[in-house]
Amino acid sequence: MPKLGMPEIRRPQLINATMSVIDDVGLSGASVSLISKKAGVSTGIINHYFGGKHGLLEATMRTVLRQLGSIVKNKLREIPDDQVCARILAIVEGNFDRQQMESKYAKTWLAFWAQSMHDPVLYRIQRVNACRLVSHLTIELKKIRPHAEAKYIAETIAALIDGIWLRGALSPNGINPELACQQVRQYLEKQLN
Amino acid sequence: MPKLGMPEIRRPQLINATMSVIDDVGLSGASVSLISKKAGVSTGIINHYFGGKHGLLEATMRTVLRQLGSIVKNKLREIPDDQVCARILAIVEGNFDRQQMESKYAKTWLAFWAQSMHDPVLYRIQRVNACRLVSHLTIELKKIRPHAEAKYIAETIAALIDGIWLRGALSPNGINPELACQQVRQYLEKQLN
Amino acid sequence: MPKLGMPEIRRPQLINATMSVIDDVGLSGASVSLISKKAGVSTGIINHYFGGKHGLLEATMRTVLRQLGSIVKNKLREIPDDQVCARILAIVEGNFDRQQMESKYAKTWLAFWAQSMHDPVLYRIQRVNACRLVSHLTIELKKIRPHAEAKYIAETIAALIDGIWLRGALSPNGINPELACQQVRQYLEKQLN
Amino acid sequence: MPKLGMPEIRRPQLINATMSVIDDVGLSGASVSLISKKAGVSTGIINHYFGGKHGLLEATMRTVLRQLGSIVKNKLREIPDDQVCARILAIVEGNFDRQQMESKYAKTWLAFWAQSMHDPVLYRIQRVNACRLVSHLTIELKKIRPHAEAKYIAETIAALIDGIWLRGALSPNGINPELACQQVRQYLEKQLN
DNA sequence: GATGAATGAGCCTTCATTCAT
DNA sequence: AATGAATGAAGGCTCATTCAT
Repeated sequence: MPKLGMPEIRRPQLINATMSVIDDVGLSGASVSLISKKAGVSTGIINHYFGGKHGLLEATMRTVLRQLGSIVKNKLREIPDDQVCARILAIVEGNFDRQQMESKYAKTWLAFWAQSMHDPVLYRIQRVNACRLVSHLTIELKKIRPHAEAKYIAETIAALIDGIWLRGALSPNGINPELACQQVRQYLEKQLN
Repeated sequence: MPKLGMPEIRRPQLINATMSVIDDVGLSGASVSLISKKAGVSTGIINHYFGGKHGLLEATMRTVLRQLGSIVKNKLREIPDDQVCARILAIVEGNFDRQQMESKYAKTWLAFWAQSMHDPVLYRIQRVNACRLVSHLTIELKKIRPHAEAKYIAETIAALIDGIWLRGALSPNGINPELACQQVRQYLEKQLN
Repeated sequence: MPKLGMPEIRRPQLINATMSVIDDVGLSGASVSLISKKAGVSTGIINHYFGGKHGLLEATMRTVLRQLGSIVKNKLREIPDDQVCARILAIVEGNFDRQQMESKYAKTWLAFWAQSMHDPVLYRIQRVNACRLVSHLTIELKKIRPHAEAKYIAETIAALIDGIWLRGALSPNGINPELACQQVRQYLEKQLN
Repeated sequence: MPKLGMPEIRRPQLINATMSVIDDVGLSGASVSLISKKAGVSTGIINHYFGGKHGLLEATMRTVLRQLGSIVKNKLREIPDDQVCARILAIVEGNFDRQQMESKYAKTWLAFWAQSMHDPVLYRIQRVNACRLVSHLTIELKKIRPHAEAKYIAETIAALIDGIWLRGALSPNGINPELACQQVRQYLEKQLN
């Protein structure tokens, strides 16, 4: 009887190893050999489960972004639809969630962002994610502001969030989640008054 | 005597070719062979002038950041010291200057940002630049606000600028400089009132 | 499962190819590409098994010297401890053993000797071997002569052996093992009377 | 008026630089660029004066061997033709002459010896030199011994000399000229009694 | 399902040589 | 006479992928 559910074991194992290796040596240094060593398996396994290195990177990127998405979704679920500000802040907080603050996630996220400029598949995944953040924010803001203004504010908030991430990824101190939320909250409050 | 003044010709020529290639295929695809082909010279010349690929990349990064710095400096020179808001907006505009808006610059800038997480030399160059932006903004803001608040606002503006860059680098439409300036200006005005 | 026991096949195969190529074109001409072609494998395999060209050269040198050592050891085993002269001549004969007389061995040996002046790893291997010859000879000679004289004679014999090798490596006729042994034997006899 | 006698200045200057570089980094590491840097001239000059790197190496080898030859010749000139033993010892002493004992000479000599196995031009130069040593010795020995025996002894002495050189080139202590001469002298005396 | 031996294209770099000045 | 800019072949090495076991 063959082992059941190996895919369910191997795939997360390899995706996690990929993030660790990217954290260690960057996307450019993340070779198949390094990743499989980190995961404790052979190199061939990557082609077996992901059809090649690119498939693994793609899956890793999807995972990073999916996790971010589900954190935001969970936070939103707890807040009634009419508490616009609270919902917006939940989205922001979701983006600075503790799990996301790990260096592993920040570096992987930025590495993929840079890479996606020259890779159609990664580009599409990245676009979906970038648009979703603006979209979530716009939906809330449209409840209290005209469409155009809602979109404008949403895009500014999105830029602020990503900018804090970006600078935090390169700062020796990393990101301070509380401070980050505070920066966005203050912008929002002044904007809505 | 060999041809004189070649260094002054070759170095910018190669740096420019490097940015073009990074724009075309990304930093990870920017091979010495591709760069020298784009510049119309032999591969060996890169080692002759830059001591290797890494030296060329380093020089390219310095060039990108130096140009950004000199644009800002020129803009500031035209504005009296006491016109705080105007000076801040000049810094912002400098960061969204037309030359910088070329895809070539945006992609190179972001590629280096990602790479510098795993390269000590690039890291140092990047840090100097990241700190300089905050420093310029803080100097102005301290004229009208307490130190702590000045720093806080400066960091938020810096994050906003970089966030707009970051998102613009991946957006099919690129960056709209006027809109970008407007976003920052509005934040600033609401913050200072 | 991959093919088993390949290391035991590939490593001697590559070491042998290395000696052949050094015999053909010298150490300076012995490129990875030439060696792998001679062995009938791809270039990558050398890194796989030896971690790089230097590892292969090191292993080759060790092999040459280990074989010499084991020939001498085998010859000595057959002769009782008290037959000093016979044991010394066995050491000498071991050094002019037929297998060692192949051009392949002589050239490899000399090439490594020259190279080891500028390579710490090869230097150490070479020193161990050079000292072992003197040491073997000294052990025997001390049975019948005072320490200082034993060492002196041992060093002279060692120089004579290596000198014959050296000159033979460059002579069109190569080395004549019988004549070589005779030269050393005569020196020894006159010295001990 | 052009500078006169530049060839007479440049050629020894470059040959000397070549020996120094070989001493520093070995023959395999002795690049044209390193040699010209050591000599304080441009790389092109080597092709100008020697027609290429190989011409320079050839000239360097000739110089090393010519100097050795002239030392021996000078020593022999002082000794009457009938003092056979003294003349032989003069040849030996010439080979262990102080100038020759410099690391620079020993390493260059051995490097060329190894290289000459795979280079027809160097081979010929080396052969002439190797034969000349035996020839000089044989001429003297034939005055007091039958031809065959004279040749046999001459070859043994030559092997002993070269063996001491060889082992000295790799010994941390180098060669002790007095001890070296003593080793050969003792062999000779016992052989002639 | 899993291994790791094997491949060979592609990378960066080094180098002897050429040549305009 | 002398320079050093420029070339491009060749070097060793890395790497994603394939495949027999």
